[in-house]
Amino acid sequence: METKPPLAPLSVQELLNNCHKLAGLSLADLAKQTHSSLPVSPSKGKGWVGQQVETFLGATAGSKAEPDFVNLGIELKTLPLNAKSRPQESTYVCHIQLMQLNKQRWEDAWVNKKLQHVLWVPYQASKTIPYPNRRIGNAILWQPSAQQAQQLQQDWEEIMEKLCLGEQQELSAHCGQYLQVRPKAANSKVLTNAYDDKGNLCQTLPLGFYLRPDFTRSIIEQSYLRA
DNA sequence: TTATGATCATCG
DNA sequence: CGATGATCATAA
Repeated sequence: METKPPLAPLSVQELLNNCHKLAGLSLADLAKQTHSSLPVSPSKGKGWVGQQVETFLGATAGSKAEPDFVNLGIELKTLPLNAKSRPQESTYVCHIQLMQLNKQRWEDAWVNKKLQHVLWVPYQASKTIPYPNRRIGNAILWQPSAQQAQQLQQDWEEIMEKLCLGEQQELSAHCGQYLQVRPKAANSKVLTNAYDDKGNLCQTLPLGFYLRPDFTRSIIEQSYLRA
């Protein structure tokens, strides 16, 4: 973690300047800028936009369990918007460590830390727009309001209670108003270690935290009011 | 294998 | 037509 990419922004201002260069680019433009090529098909390129934006902005590539801009403490998320400029999908936050979820407090929960400071990069994801023509929007540097933080913590407490009781089988995506739990795996047959309701070691489907579209929608609407 | 980046595909 | 559960790609 000692080595930083040469393009990594040294300040928030530099990061925002780079975001400004990004705004308005089509996905075809983005591919050219990052010297990559567009996915052969949208279904084969699910994480492509996020990856290319990371590259463009000089984020740390790869799957490290730390912020994308580690020196700035900022997490990067691209946000697909539909024709109504509303989030089209939920937003993945992080993997859930089922083996060590006891004794965790909200203050030092991984999901909380990730959401402390997020750079949202919205872009057009409506299927009515040809994939190469979809454009990147203006980035939003966001920190949760007291109310948002409280709502997230509430959901988290509810979810963690069930997880700690070994009730991950009963835990569906219906739980939580803004923060939810969903499968996070290559497919439904993938298994990872966990504890069952009796505290015995068992195997279960890996899970991750996601933000519901309603929550991210409030973030971009909040930014409209500021602008 | 586990983490990251997410969207797809189906169903109510 | 939105949400849930399933799935695709890549890095280390």
